[in-house]
Amino acid sequence: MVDPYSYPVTADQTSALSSVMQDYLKVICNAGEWDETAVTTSVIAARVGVSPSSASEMIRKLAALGFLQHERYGAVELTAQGRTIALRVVRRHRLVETYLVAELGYTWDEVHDDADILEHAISDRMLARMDAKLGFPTRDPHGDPIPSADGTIIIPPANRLIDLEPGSTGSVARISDDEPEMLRYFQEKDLVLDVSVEVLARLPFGAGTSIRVGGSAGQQVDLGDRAAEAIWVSKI
Amino acid sequence: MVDPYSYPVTADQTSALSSVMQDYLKVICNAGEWDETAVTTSVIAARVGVSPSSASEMIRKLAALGFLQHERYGAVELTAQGRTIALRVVRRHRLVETYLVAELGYTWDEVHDDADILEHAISDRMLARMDAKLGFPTRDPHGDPIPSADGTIIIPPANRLIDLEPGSTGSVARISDDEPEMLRYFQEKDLVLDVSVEVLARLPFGAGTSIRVGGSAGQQVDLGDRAAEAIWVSKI
DNA sequence: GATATAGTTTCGGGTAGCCGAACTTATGAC
DNA sequence: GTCATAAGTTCGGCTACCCGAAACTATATC
Repeated sequence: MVDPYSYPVTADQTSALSSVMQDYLKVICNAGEWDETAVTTSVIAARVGVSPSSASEMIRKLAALGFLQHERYGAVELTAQGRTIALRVVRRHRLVETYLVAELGYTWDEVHDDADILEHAISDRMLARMDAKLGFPTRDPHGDPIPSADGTIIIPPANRLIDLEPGSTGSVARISDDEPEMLRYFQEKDLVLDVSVEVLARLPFGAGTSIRVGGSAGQQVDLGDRAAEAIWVSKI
Repeated sequence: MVDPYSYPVTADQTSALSSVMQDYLKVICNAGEWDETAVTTSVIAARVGVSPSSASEMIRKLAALGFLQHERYGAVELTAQGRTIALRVVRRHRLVETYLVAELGYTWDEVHDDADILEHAISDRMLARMDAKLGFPTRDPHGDPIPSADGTIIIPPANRLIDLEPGSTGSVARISDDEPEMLRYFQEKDLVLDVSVEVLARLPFGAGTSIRVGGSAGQQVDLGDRAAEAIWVSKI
């Protein structure tokens, strides 16, 4: 039986990938960006918002096209080619988010869904104009680095707050944008990008982590584990 | 044989129309906006960019859903319901065009294609923010009126330049955005929105129309018929 | 080493939208 | 009135993407 997707990939096809395919690549890229857990079919399915069977099918396509490496029943990894495409989409997404906040008064918890759609709808011209208007930003409102137009990306060294020992200090480098509600909570507690934090204690019985937000006169905040997983603190 | 599209239309469905369907409605609305030529299947097909058979199929669907009136082999007209949807899309399109010109430095010949895609990709929130940032404009860069949020639209009274008698004067109220190249030509000749024009003469042997652009000291421009069809002059 | 189970893949089937070919209809020329 | 032709419609078939059910595999547990 001949696999219908076994034809070779040309440069033309890379730019003609459907937006659905681009979405899969973006998700795979994001899933592996800040930690090293294996990217599996079910993880991808959940993040893209489709059934596992749909994800499996698309993974096979993308692997046959040379964008993914994937042995059956195993984890998925981007090839160099796949990463190139993925970073293009990520760039679009993060520039759009930044633009919406800076130019259209969005709050950081509002941008994600709109950006997910816009990233596929804006032209290269529009992207370039937005980039210039923003002064060529290097990170988005959540601290995620914006890949440059040539596809390089620098991920600032940072640790999840939940992994830090009491006594550690640093500044907030990134806050996961997965849950808008959590972002609103953080905002309330002044937990925003670049604010300095100190881990005071790990609370007993899995009650979370106690931190101080802001300088030495800052307020104390107790974070549940889910929250402490969503915040990255820069290594000093 | 039961027509699969004969089910009734609910308010929910009106907001859940596919973007392709919305595009058809927009095209039908635009085709009938400034003149009264009958809107036929082939006209729609050409403007949407699909084959006549595809257009015919979609027209049948939209008619069955109650958005169009259409007797077989005849012209197409929007129902009130169809017009409501169409004007929503037109509003999006024209606001986007206006935004791209005002905020992202687009020229008026660049905006059309980008707006065609963006009109389906922006959220209501984004539309509202753009509208506010622009100060609630009432017409787009080509002079086309922007329908209000509640769906009212006022088409300023105007005549095609080609229909005016020599000696007539007025100001440019609208310039068709169908052909970007023509727009660039007009720009060169200072033929922009609101500039005053006077029809000097109809040139012999179908050579077009001679006009003066700008006040009494303005420059003389000879326009071919296609160009003189693309310009609307306000009735004074 | 056997086995239960969670995760993955395959399979059959569904929808939206598109096309070209073939067919049908309206209309204008005579 | 007849008839050629242009325009519109129907039909079968295509692709991309999706799903649930069923089959399969890796692995953790015993």
